[in-house]
Amino acid sequence: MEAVKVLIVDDEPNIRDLLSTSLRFAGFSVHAVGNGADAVFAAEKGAPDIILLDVMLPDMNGFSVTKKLRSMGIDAPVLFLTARDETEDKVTGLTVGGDDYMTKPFSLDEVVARINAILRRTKQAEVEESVLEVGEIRINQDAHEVFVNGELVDLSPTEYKLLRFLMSNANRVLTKAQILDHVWEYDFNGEMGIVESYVSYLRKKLDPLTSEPVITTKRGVGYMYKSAKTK
Amino acid sequence: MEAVKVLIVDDEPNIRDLLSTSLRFAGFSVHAVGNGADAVFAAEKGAPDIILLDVMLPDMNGFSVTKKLRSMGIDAPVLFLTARDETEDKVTGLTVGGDDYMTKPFSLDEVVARINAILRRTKQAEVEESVLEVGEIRINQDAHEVFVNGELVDLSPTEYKLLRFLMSNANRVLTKAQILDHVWEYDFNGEMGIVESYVSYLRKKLDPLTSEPVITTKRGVGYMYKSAKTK
DNA sequence: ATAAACTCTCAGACTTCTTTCAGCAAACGG
DNA sequence: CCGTTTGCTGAAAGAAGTCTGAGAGTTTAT
Repeated sequence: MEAVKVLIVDDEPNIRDLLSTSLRFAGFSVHAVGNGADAVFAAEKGAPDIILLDVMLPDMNGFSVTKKLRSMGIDAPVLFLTARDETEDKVTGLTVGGDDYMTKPFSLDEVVARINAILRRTKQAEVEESVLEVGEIRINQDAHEVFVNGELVDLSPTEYKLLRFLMSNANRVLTKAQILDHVWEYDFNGEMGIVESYVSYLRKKLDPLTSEPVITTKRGVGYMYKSAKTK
Repeated sequence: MEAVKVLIVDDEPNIRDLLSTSLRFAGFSVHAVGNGADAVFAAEKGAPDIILLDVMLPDMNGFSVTKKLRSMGIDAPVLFLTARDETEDKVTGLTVGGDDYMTKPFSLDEVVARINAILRRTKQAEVEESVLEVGEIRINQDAHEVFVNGELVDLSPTEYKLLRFLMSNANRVLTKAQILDHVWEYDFNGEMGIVESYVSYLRKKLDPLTSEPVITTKRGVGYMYKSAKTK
C-alpha cells in the first residue's frame, strides 16, 4: 500500500517539526515548507494527497494559496490551521468540498484523526477505517460515538480523545508523558496528574459496562488499553 | 455509473475554482472555461450533460452563447449564473426548456441541488433521487417540502438548506465551519453563531414532531443529524 | 404601501468540561 | 512491617462552549 502524502505549510519551524515528526510516525509520507510560494511549487511537484495549510503565512494567506492551487488543477483537500484568536470570519469560505479547518493549538492525535476523516470523505487515498474496534469497545470516528458492548456511552471531548489514543495503541504501554503529548494540546503546560484524572473518569464510565477493566495501570510506567483479541 | 459532465463558464477565476472544487467533490466530472468562445468549443468537444453559464461574459452574453450552442445541436440544459442586481428580465427569456438560473452569490450546497434538480427534470443523465429520507424526516427536493412522520413542516429557505445539508451527511459530525461554508452564500462573512441560531430554529420546529431529537450537538466539534437507519 | 417573514447579531443564562488539589489507598523496597 | 512512592478519586473553581429570546434591519408578499 502506498503511503499517503501530506504537504505541511507553516512558517513556524516548531509547528512544522512537530507535525512532520508526528505524521511521519503515523505512517504518512511528509513534506514540509514554510511559505506560500514553496507550497505551490511543492504541491505541483509532489502531488500530495492532502495539504495542511496555515492560514497566516508571511507571503500570502491561505485563501491566496488555495486559489492558486485550485487554478492549477490541484484539488487535494486542505486542512486549514488557524490561531484561535484570529477573528473567525477570516476562515469562512475556505472549507470547500472536503476541506476542514482546526484551530491552534491542537493535539497531535487530533491532527491525525482529522486527516484520516478528510481522506475518508474525499476518498483520495487508501485510508484507515472509520470504525475503531478493540475488544468490547467500538468507536465510530465519523459520528464521534463510543459503544461498549453495543451501548452508547457519552464522553467529553478529552475523554474521547484519550480513549481513542489508548485504543489505537492497544496492548502497548503508554507513558503519561506520551499520552500528554499526543492527546493534549501541544502548548499544554500543566501537570501529568491530569492524565490520572482522565483515566479515572474513563474507568468510571467504561468499567461498569465491560466484563473486566479495559485500562490497566503499569505502575511506574504508564497505562495500557488491554484486549485479548485485536480486531 | 458514468460521472455527470459539467461545463463551467465564468470569467471570474474565483468563482470558477470554487465551483470546480465543489462540483468535483460532489462527484461530477468538471471542465471550466472563462469566456464564450471557449465555452462553445468545449461544449462541442466535451459533450457536457449540463452547462453552468455566467450571463455576463467578456466576449459574448449568455443569450449569444446559448443561441450558438443550440444552433450547433447542443441541447444540454443550462444553469445561468447572474448577479443579483441584474434585471431579471435579461434572464427570464433565456430559461427555456429545462434551463434554470440562480443569482450570485449562491451557496455551494445549493448549486449541487439545483444541478441535480435540472438533470432530474431533463433526464439527461443518471442522477440522485429527488426524495431524501433519513429516519423520520423526508425531504422532497423538487417541491422543497419537508415531512416529519408524514406531517408537512414549513421551513424558511435557510432552515431548509441547513436541514438538507445535515441530512445528506447523516450520522457524520459536521463542524460549524463546514456548515457555514456549504449552506451559506460564499461571500458571507458573519460569525459562526448564526449556525447555532438556525440549529435552534430547526429544533424548535422539528423536535415536537419526532420521537427523539434529530440534531445532536457534539460539544467542541459540531452538529450531527442522527438516525438509526439510513435509507 | 403595508404587513409579514426572514436574516443576522448579540447578550445573558445555562450547561458541561477542564484543571488543580488534597486526602486516601495501594504497591514497593528495604 | 513500616516508610516512601505512586496512583486514585471526589470536590470545587473557573473556563469554555452552547442555547435562546429579543431586536434591528432587510427582503418578500399582498
